[in-house]
Amino acid sequence: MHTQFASTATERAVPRGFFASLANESENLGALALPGAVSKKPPGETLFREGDAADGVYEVISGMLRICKLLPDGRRQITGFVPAERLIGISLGGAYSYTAEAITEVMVRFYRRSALDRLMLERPQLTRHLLGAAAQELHMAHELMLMLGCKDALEKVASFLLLMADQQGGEVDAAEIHLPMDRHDIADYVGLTVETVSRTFTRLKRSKVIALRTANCVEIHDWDRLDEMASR
Amino acid sequence: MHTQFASTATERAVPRGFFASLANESENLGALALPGAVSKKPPGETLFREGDAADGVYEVISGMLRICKLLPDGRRQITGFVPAERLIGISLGGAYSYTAEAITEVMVRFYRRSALDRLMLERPQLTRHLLGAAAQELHMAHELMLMLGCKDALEKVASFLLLMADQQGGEVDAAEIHLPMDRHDIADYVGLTVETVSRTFTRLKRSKVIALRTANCVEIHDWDRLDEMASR
DNA sequence: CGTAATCTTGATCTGATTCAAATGTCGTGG
DNA sequence: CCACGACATTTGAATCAGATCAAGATTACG
Repeated sequence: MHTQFASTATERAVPRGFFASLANESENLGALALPGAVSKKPPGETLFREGDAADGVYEVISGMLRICKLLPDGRRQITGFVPAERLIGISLGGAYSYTAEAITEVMVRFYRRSALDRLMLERPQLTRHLLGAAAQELHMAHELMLMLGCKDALEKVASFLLLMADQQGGEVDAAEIHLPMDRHDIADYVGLTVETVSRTFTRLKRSKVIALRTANCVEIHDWDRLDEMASR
Repeated sequence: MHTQFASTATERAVPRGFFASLANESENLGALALPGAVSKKPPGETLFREGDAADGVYEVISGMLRICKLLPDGRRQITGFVPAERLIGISLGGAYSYTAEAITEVMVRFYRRSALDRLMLERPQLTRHLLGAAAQELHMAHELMLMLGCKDALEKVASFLLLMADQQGGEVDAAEIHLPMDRHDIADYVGLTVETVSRTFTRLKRSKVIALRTANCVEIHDWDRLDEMASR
């Protein structure tokens, strides 16, 4: 009943060379070269909430997560979108400091805290790897802070699009970006309202810098101008 | 000529049990229980700039640093204020991703990257320690992103004051907070203009929640109300 | 198809910025 | 010791970017 077998999951996102030997609901070696339980989360599901006991680290295999912080009255800041191959939940300290939710259907591999703690002593390289992941997360956080604190609506949306572009367009500047998240998520990421995000998309369309195939599929026509607009 | 001997430095901030045996310009064991070169930086001096080769990690012994990100046109986001006992410059990746500058006169201990890399293999605990520092930094970054993206001017300034309070008031709620940074720094931290920050201080004064001894010394009179105002 | 979301557009309002000036603070030299 | 000047902070008035409120338009889905 609960365990469903993947067939749609593999099409969603582009996991790079990870799927070679995936036996879905069993144990497997991931980026950490460690055994970890693989599971599938439907869109909207919460992996963990801010404040929950931080009992492990997740690696995203496919799909995309959003990382959120909430104020008591419900206002939300999305502090990151997590694509395949990234780790989240590194916390050192008893509790997660943010919430993680699936945007698309997501495959994740879970590494138990207890196992990691034990293994970190034996394999220094593992700790190094985690430190690297944390440093990367920190770098992205700094970029986002710069955006939230300094940039105006146009700059924010342009920056967001460029981020999404190089997050998925490891290939060519294929010029066609898929946005798995809805406008509300985008708004809460860049610190604007849905309406302003929408208006800004329209502005970019009118100036021929982008085109919208659908609401979730952006064609970038003028990379240079988009780059200027982002003020990086 | 260049090497000055401390006498004013020790009064500045409150290093907790760190100064027991400090022979200023020589090598010493710090929080990492490692040898590292100690040096003194005058207010305003840059430790390193975003983009510089990241050749090591600094530990603040006394005083306070600011961490900045800049846009090409000069707009600035301060992503953190670094008090004594904290590490900065963990970067894994060849370059620092932010700039670090002294706000007050600062004593720092420097750990060379090469030395750390070597030692991390021998002493797993060291890597763990660095991971812990990174995790803490990340936690603070998340709080700041929430503030920048969601909060209004009053909430931002209230949050800022509470942060400063528990950053230094390890003791009692002594109610007297010293702000080593100027209004411009505060503004660039909370994502407002100097004028708005000043107006907000005035607002807090008028409502008797705080009082200003001087521009850099805040007395907190009503912790509960300040806490509500911060919307945490 | 029709109904409910999501997304877009429009009109108005408001909190924060901008520009400008006054006040306050501190160090320096007369 | 006090006057002066440089700089930081505060205050005021006008403006504006983005939020809010309110409909439409589009899309997804049963």
